[in-house]
Amino acid sequence: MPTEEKAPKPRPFPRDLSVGEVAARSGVAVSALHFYERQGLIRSWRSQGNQRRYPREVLRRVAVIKIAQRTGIPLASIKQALAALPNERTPTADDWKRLSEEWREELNERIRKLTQLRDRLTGCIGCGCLSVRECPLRNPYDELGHEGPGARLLED
Amino acid sequence: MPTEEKAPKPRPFPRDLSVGEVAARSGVAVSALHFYERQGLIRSWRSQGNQRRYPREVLRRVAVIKIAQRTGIPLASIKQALAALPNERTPTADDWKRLSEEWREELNERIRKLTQLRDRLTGCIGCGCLSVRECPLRNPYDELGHEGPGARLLED
DNA sequence: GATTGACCTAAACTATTGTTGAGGTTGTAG
DNA sequence: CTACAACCTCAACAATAGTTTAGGTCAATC
Repeated sequence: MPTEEKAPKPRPFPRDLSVGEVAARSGVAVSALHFYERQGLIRSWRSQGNQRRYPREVLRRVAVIKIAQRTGIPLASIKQALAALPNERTPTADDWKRLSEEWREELNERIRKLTQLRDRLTGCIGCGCLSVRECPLRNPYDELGHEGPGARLLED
Repeated sequence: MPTEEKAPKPRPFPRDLSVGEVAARSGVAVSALHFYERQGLIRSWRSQGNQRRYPREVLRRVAVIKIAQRTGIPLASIKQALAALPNERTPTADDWKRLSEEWREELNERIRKLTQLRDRLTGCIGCGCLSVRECPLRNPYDELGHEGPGARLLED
């Protein structure tokens, strides 16, 4: 869990955001924002004093990153997906929509696998069916003797 | 993905299993079995030559470990759950059943969260609703001015 | 003009889940 | 008896996703 960041004292007319402000508003630690930037998931420009400044859009971008992570997508893939966004203009609703459709598919796939696993778990581990013949959790290798391919547990 | 282990040449009357045999039959790399043992998830005794020997039960134990991992349970928790199994007798179907019921609940919970996430994703990221008022993905902090709790993205 | 909070960089550290390699031993086959 | 596959230990390395620390700067306030 990211450390709870304190909101820095608000600047008078913050059209751009400091890293602390982004942290406070996005619920993501400053260190994580630095990290995302090193990894190329977000970008900033610098103030005269070499401090990071972000456009407000970064909030949505960070929100999207967090959401994608929840679906189980690794940062590297999120980066790739974000890279498909238009480079020199603010992403539109349609841009985000395309992203979300991709990710929804991945989510569905994960949900499907987990559901299948749950059903097998219910039917299998706990069923007491120690019989090799009936339990998909049992290693087929045991049945097949000493040849055949390596065992696969619940592979799909 | 674990390296595909070659099945060692089968020993004549293997009532116990060598580490290579367990690897071949469980589909788990020898190095992973060593690792599980270091972490206390499985146990072995040693032959005269200091080689690991496993009871056949270890196959089910390893299978269960792999299954639990798929549900997203970390090894440390799996270890705890397995520790609840009876120490000095072979686990019965009922023992496994209790385990599987616990894990099924966790799976259900994960499925529930992912499903909710998917629905919000569909309705939200891609919806174009950049209006603060209507989009749960938007940071409430933006609405509330400069006080109130830290932002929470899709917290539940 | 000193203090304080927010910020900077770079490197080291954390946790998880193993894999890889070096250097040495065991056990089975020919 | 020799070779070779499988085994042993211990240590280092890997990927992922950050956090922590040290040492220093910047900016606003008293």
